[in-house]
Amino acid sequence: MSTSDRTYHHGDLLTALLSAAETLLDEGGDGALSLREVARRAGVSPAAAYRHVPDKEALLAKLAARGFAAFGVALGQAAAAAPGVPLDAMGLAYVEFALARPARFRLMFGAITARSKDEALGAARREAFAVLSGVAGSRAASLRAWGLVHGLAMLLLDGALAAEDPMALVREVLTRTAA
Amino acid sequence: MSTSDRTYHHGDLLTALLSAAETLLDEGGDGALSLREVARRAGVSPAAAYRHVPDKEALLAKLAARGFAAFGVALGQAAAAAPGVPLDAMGLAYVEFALARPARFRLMFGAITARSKDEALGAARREAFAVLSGVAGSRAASLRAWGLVHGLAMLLLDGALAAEDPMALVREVLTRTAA
DNA sequence: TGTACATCAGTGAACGCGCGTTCACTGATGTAC
DNA sequence: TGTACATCAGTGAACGCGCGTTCACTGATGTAC
Repeated sequence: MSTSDRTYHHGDLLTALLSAAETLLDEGGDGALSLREVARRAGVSPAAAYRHVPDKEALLAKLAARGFAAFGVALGQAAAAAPGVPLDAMGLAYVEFALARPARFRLMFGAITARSKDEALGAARREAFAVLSGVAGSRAASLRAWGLVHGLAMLLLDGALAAEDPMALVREVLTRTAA
Repeated sequence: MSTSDRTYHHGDLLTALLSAAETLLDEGGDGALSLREVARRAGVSPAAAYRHVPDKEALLAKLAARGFAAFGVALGQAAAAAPGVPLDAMGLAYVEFALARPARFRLMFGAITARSKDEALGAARREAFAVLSGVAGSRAASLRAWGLVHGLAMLLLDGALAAEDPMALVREVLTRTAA
């Protein structure tokens, strides 16, 4: 291990912190993510993070922005792969994303995101939603689709709706819904 | 102030704690509810709570059970008041409850509830859901209604779906949905 | 090519905080005689 | 009716914890000459 292993060269501790945070989230962070744990995971002292981000909320906002970027891509891909029924395909992808990355999904739709002034986050969020509403007909239709799919995702995530095979349940509910 | 003001007679500190907690939640508890704050609010030392409840999670479970009881009543009343379109009426009541008591609603559908072994909570929860699914036709139809309404509630609660008049938006989305 | 120097990313110790929970205690209540 | 006593709900001080954040510092990097 050379000395350079401890620093991130010209490169970005920020990126490393965000990756560490995502790993932590995806490992099933039961509670809230802590700055200290993220730093620990990135192999760096807690104070190091403050070179790259003014406070914890800003880090979470960047994390949410990354989440929405990935989310938008996933939705777009799903729609492209099923040209006949893009709405249903995106609905499935929506819930799939939520179930595969619960903590990330929760963060994306949580209070920090709503509160944040981070412009990149706002843009990523709008873009993901644009992908979503692009395939629905009216505003009401797109809200109906969004609401349904978000609700199913949340109920499954929170354990309020128990299902042996959650995605099968979602498929059953969604395919009867076609616009 | 007599001495008896400081105790709850034969009566229940538990009830007082739960009421205090509900007030706290409804005041817009941004973060998580703390046992200490609940006790403070009830005018009692933090340790007093442990005479009535084994730990904080148990208190939250009791709180969630109360929430589901009130929720079930609200849904039932809404359905009874609009015999022609019970599903739509209950949907409106569902979102209305969520928006009126965000923190309570979140607690009810949160991790503690899912994890809890509290039998009263389980029963209250099942009962509320029974009211809900009683008016829908098939299982798929009831899941569709539940998912939609829960999703709209969550999106509005989390600020992901911004609306000047949230209930008007919900009404618009729901009334086109009739079974 | 070699040396002096400024920059600045990361360190590690410390801060104050509020939390959940435990513990030995106290003092009012209600019962037994 | 009056006294002795057991019960037990609530006290207040203390515990250890991990947190977000600050601060004076260090030491490697890259530039100017």
